Amino acid sequence: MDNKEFVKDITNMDEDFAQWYTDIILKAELVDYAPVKGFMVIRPYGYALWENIQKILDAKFKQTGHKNAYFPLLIPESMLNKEKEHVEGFAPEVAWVTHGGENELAERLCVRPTSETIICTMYSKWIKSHRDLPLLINQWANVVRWEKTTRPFLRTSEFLWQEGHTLHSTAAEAKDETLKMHKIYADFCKNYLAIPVIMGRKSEKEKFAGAEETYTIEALMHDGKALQSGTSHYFGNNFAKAFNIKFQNKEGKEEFAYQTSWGMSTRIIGGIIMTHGDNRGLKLPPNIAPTQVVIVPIAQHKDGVLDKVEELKNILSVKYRVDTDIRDEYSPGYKFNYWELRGVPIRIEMGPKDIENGECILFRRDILQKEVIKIADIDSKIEETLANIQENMYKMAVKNVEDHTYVAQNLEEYLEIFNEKQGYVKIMWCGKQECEDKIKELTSSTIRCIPFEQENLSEKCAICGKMPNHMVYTARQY
RNA sequence: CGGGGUGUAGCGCAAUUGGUAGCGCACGUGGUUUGGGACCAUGGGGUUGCAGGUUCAAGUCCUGUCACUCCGACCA
Repeated sequence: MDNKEFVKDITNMDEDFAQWYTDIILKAELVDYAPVKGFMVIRPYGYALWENIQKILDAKFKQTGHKNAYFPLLIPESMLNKEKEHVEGFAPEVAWVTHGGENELAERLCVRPTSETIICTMYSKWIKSHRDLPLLINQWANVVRWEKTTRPFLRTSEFLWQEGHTLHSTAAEAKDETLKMHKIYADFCKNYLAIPVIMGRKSEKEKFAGAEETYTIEALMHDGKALQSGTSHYFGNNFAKAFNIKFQNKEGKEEFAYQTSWGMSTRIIGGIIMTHGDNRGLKLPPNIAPTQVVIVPIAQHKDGVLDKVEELKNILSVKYRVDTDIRDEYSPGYKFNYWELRGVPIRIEMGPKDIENGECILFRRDILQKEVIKIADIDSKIEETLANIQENMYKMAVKNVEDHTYVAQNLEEYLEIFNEKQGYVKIMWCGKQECEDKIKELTSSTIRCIPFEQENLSEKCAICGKMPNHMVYTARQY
């Protein structure tokens, strides 16, 4: 088994990563293109991934005191216009509803690009007293942003996400909340998706429209480009002032509430694909895989094979997500490739000889290796192997980040790196937008984040040579 | 929104000078197979992206338009 072995119908990822990505998502049946440009159909296998993401994140949100609600899809234009920076940030990509049936509306309605404005409007009605705070609400929803260039999962005109919107009586509490959710996203990526992320803050230029602070988790894809994978924003009372969200404090005085919002979207599925996939297709981390174990019978027409497969499935289904492939029209070899393309972590092969010996073959998708195991040991073996795959996939992803992380002391070194490589380039930065703009102009890379874990690389901004105040990660991005 | 590329069956492609649109894979049916993409037989599937135009005749020539895609600018 060799990973370089020719795989039918899939473009080699090292030759054309973009085409590889397209091949994978279509052939693994995650999505299909919709009739309207920029929109995608999420097919059952892709949606199952999203459902697993939802299930895990939703539980984390609830554990931390949040409740789900649902706000409307359409927002009156006047409402969107209340916060100046926010509307300037989103206006260019808003879709508008102008007619109800045959009649033109008196005020046009925007299809939500994000829900801050409608939620703030409602919050201002609901909040009277410090006793109403904190207000911790999340919604699972779709939003629409009319994008010019789109790619399934990574940038689509409509995407699914969750958006948390919370109100607090103090700035400190709201800041804590922002960081708490930021950490939940990072832990989720690490522990479930096996994606290592850089945790940090966005620069002024890159932060969310209307926010005081934006925190981001940045993930590095196989091709060395960065993907913003989850954000949390601290709004201070910018929106509270624009939407008049006030409460009476313990002293009886009126105060503006402090606010946060945070979100993770279907984009992260693109992140899973591009972090772990290989030339055989998808490679899904066990903790998120819709199917963790697939059982493929060999010579399934022979007596007892299908019975044994069914029996094994029933045993394993108690603890794992298990599928069997008993399609009569395909050969075992076809099925092996089929499930590898779909990224199922473990495959069990079982034929008459194995059954006779009380054995079966366990195949690991992550390292493409087969092992003979005793059926009697299968439960503990699967548990151990799934954990092992999860851990190994994280390690491989970490290694990819390490292999694609560079340091530049000055502009010359910086340009040299981006001339031939893709990845994170760590630099010292003076904090001025002028320098930020310059690297973007020259290399199309941007400051991805100002990481919490700072390092002192030198005493000079890599761009202008002045006193630096931050070490930052830069990269080209999706 | 600027620059390039591509549109012929689900996918990949072919069609000579403008002259009856074809091949492989996939798909339907019957059978034989089954430890890394099986085989035989047989069958179905097309307003050549769309709209105009030139011509006796257009997949092919002309104009427009749409979609996809890559590279920039803009963004989760």
